[in-house]
Formats: sequence, C-alpha cells, structure tokens
Amino acid sequence: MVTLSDIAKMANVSKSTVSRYLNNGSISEKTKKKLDKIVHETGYQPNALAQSLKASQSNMVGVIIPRYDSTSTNQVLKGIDSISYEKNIQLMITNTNLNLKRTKENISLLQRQKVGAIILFATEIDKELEKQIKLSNIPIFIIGQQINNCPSFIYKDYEAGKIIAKHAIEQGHKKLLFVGVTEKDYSVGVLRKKGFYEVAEKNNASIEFIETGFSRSYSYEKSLDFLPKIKATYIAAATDHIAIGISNACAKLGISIPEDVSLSGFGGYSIIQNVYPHITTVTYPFSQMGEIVMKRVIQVLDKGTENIDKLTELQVNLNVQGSTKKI
Amino acid sequence: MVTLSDIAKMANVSKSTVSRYLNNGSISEKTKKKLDKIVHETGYQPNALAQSLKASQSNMVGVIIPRYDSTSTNQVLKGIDSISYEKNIQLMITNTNLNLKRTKENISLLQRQKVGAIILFATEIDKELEKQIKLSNIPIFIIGQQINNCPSFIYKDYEAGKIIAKHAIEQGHKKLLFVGVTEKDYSVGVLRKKGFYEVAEKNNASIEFIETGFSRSYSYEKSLDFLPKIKATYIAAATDHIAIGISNACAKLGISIPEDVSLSGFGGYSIIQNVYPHITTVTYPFSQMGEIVMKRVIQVLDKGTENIDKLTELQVNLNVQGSTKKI
DNA sequence: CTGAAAGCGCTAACAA
DNA sequence: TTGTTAGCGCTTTCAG
Repeated sequence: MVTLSDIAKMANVSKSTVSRYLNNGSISEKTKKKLDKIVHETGYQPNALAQSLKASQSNMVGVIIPRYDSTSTNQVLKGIDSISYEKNIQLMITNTNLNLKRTKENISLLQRQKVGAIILFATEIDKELEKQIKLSNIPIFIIGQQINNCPSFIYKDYEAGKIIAKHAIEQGHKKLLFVGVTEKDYSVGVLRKKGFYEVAEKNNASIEFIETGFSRSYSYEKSLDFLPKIKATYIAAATDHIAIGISNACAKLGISIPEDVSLSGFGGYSIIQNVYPHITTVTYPFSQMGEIVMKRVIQVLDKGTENIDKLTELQVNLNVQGSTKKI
Repeated sequence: MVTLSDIAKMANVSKSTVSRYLNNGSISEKTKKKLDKIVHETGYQPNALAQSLKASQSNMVGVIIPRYDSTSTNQVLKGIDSISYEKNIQLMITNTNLNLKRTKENISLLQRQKVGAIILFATEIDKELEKQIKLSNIPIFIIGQQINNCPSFIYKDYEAGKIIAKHAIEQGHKKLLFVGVTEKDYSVGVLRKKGFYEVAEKNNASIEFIETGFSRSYSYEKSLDFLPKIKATYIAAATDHIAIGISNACAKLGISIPEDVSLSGFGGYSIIQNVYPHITTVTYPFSQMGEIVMKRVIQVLDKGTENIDKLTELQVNLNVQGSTKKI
C-alpha cells in the first residue's frame, strides 16, 4: 500500500509538502507537477482512517434504519442521500432489524466510528435508549418519534387521520370502519385513529373498529373474516399495506371497490398503484423528510448544535384515487 | 472525549495495560476490577478509527447497492446482514443511485476507508470499472454479473427462462407472448428470454415478443395498448414488476386472469402477493444469495483470497400460483 | 515555499 | 503481570 510517506520519498520532498499538495495548501508549480505525476502513476489514495483520526472526527454521518425493506424508510433514505451526496458527506447505514438492543449497539458503534452526527429512524424507544441518546456527545436526529430536547422530525399523523375522515364524510359516508393497529405504536396506532374519530364523531358518523397487524398478509386473512360481517360503506385502513390486504380480500370475496365499499390507506407508498383500483390515501412526504433532516444535520455540522429546532412536523396530503367514491 | 490514555492515568497503570484489559490480554484480577469500575463510570469507548489505523484495516465490509428501493437488493442485504451481524462484522452500505460514476467513486471511497472486502451489486460495468475492480487490493465480490477472475455470484437466469416455458407448455399453451426488456440487460433481457425461446421453440409453440421497460407503470401503459391485439393464451413477463403492470392493465380492460389469459413473472418478490390472483413466478433465492456471499467474504477475510471459487450460480424455483392455468 | 517534529488514540513487541 | 517504546498515516504548527 502506497502512503503519503512513500510519495514524499519518491518526490524528494517532505510529508508536509505532500499533505499541502493534497489539501490545496500553497505549493510551487514545479513540485505540484512533480506530485501530480507521481500520485497519478502510483494511484495513491489518502488513508481516510488516518485523516479522521487526526481530525478526531470522520466526515461521515451515521444512519440507523429499522430494516432494509421498509418502503417509507427507503424513500427517506433517498432524500437523505441526495443531499449528502451533493455535499460530499458519506453515509454509514446500519440496520437494527427492529431490535432494540441492536439500536443501542449501533449508536455506540457509530460513536466509536466518530461520525459527525447520527440519524435514527425511531421505532421502539425505552428509557435506557432515551438516556443513551440524551448523553450522546454526537448529535442524534430522530425521525418518526419525538424526544424532548432532541431534534425530532415527525409527520402530522393526527392531521392525517382528520383528513381521511373528512374525505369520507364529504363523500357522504355515515357508516365507517377503521382498521387499525396496536396503540403501542403511537403514530399509527394512536394519532391517526384519534384524528379520524374526532372528525367522524363530530359529524355523527358511526364508527366500527377492528385491530389488525402491520403486514399485508395478516390483514388479508383477517379481512376474509370480518368483511362479510361489517355494515360500513367506508373502510379506513391505518396503513397502505393494510389497505392492500383488505383490497385483496375484497377481490377474493367478490366485493367490489368502490361500488360496494370505499377503501383508503395512509402512506402513499407506490405499491398502492399495484392494485386496481388504486387506493385513496394520505401521502407522506418521505423523501422530503430525508432532505430536510439532512440539511439540518449539515447545518449542525457546520455551525454547531445551538439554536436548533427541537421539533419539525411535516405536512401530509390527501391523494384521492379510484378506491373511494361518493354515495 | 475520554481516551485510553485518560483511563490509564486514572487507574495509575500504563496504556498497554488498559489495552490488554480491553483485548483480553492477561491481567491481574485486581487491576481488572479497578479498570472495570473506571471504564464503566467514564463510559469509555475505544476509538474505532485509531484501532483500525493501527491494524491497517477496519473490521468493516463495504456494500455498494444500486438504489435503496430495490426489492431484490434489499432481500440480499437482509441475508448479508444476518451473517455479518452474527459474525460481528460491520457493514458500510453505499448507494450509487444507478450511476456508473458513483459506483467507481464508492469503490475508491471504501478502499480509502480500508474495509476488508467489498460486495458490489453490479448493474452496468464498463471497461474502466472492470479495470478498477481487477486492480483493487481489496477483494471485491460481484453480485448479479460475472467478471473473469473475480468472485462472481449470479442466478441461473437462463434456467429460469426454460422453467417458465416448460410450465407454459405443460399447461397446454401453444400461443405464447414474452414481454421482455432491452438486451442491454444481460440477465433479464437476454438470458431469461433465451431460455424461454429455446424450450418454446422445441415444443413448436408460437412466440410473440414485445419489449417494455422495467417499471410497473410503463408496462401498465404499454399493456393497455398491446393486450387487445394479442393472440397468446400465455404471457410470460420478464420480471414480476412487469407482470404486475400487465395484471393491472388486464383488470382495467376487463380481461380476466387466468380465465382469458395466463400470466407469469420472474423474481418472486413479495409484491406479487398484492395482486389477485397471485402471480406464478420463478422464485430467486435473494436472501440466500446474501448469506452465501457473506460467508464467502468471511472465508476470504479469515484465510485469504486463495482457492476461492470464481463463479457461484444459484438455483431458481418455479412457484405456481393462481395466475396460470391449464387449457 | 518547504521541512522537522509532534501528536491524533491505539496496539504490540520487548524488557523487566 | 506490567511498563516502555515505537509506530500505524496523516495534518499542522513552527522555523527556516
């Protein structure tokens, strides 16, 4: 492996001169040319570890994701990536596999790697993790949940629930069904439902509630069961995945959407285009979320952690497609 | 930031003693206890950069992916991750955004980070990239394409094509349609088609061919056009995404699957469960691919690059679902 | 414009 | 078992 030292020897200059050459320090035209040649011929590449050690910080930003196949996470990643690439910041992506222990391990790992900041896609957060986050000497940015005094970035889930209920009401529906998930999940299980109920009740609609899981397949099975028994003319599923499970079950049972029943989701995942009719949903600005977070990270990297907003809420939008209709 | 030096001072021992303590060297029970306490109280974490610099290699493995939202890539990543986590190897995932230039940059970047090996999800490979790969002092493992003298891992796409054609023939179909992609893509555009044609022709089936793109939406639009005009009783789409586009178009046009026409894909993505009926496909062992590659990487990390297989081909399997039927 | 020297935090001979 | 010393590859004063 060719090092800066080797280059210096070959060029008969000192290491500092080579270092200056690499880092745009002042250097004579003559030595510059000499070094140009040698560096090119040897294919020399500076050792990033040594650079970072010297600087006591790497130029990386750590990102902790819950799993590789989350549609929303990947959209956010895309946004993060677009900004970080532009700004020449390297990402170090680590996976927790939805495991709380691995989340903690990954934070520690990234700290040991001296990343400049950490972006954490939050799922479960317990007391210990919260403490770890608060004690971190490296700034940690939370996506999807809110922690006091930490820069947190969330979506307006409560609003989203209201938006869907409003849509149902405006379409003339009075008998509603909300297919939700466990209240352990605050954003999806609590906020969306709460917003939905509030608007629905205010408009004197009747609401049934059924709890299911996050997976399409589980929702599908469950739907085969409950669909024949419900009275609702409008089904609001708590996620697009759940909506697709329901949609599949409807197809199986010969229930047609939106003629027999209207159906909507939350998320705006592109997979909702994979079922026909496409599903009405509330679109979340995932990729924009990534861009916003990364810009904030860069700001902190440049100017320090002062005056940083602790909470950023992103707006969501109704996207009406073929699965809902007026009655 | 607390360093090993600090710990040494606080404990009144030398740095090497602390280092030994951390790395399971022999140490007296007494100093061990003393250090236990101090390390715990200070929350000391070794600087990974310094460790890696010293070792002239980090304990990381670099992974270069084409994009964040590729279903197959994410499945493979899952397999890679399961093994690397088990073996305590940290992954450094970098994205190329399907950009050849970024692919080259990422290789260079990972080399500068002194990763132990690089796993490259290959898309486009030009002469320059091939040269870069061959000259790399760090072993590079290629997934999805074959490069001479580099450990390459591919799927049996040619076989896959034959399997699908055989299935169609066995179901009694004689009028076939292959909806493919550009031949620039060797695996999908050439091999799958070639295998399909070979078996079909041997069995005197007639074959129509239509070229489309990789995206579901483009295939959907295109299908609206060609579906009314075709004579085939069996449509073989070159990917699951294309198959879903076709399936959606059929729904739109009132063509029912599999009564009016049989339809199959390639890939085995879980999204084929999102349309009803589920689509017959050839399942690719994505996550197994990841495990196999990572195991090979570890082998090389442990024992060096000798005697390593240059080519590994993974078997694929027919998965018959509701979208194809006997006539 | 250039070089000598110190040091980032850690590990690993080698001696004691 | 422990300490001393040197050095991984780089950057950055400080002199010259």
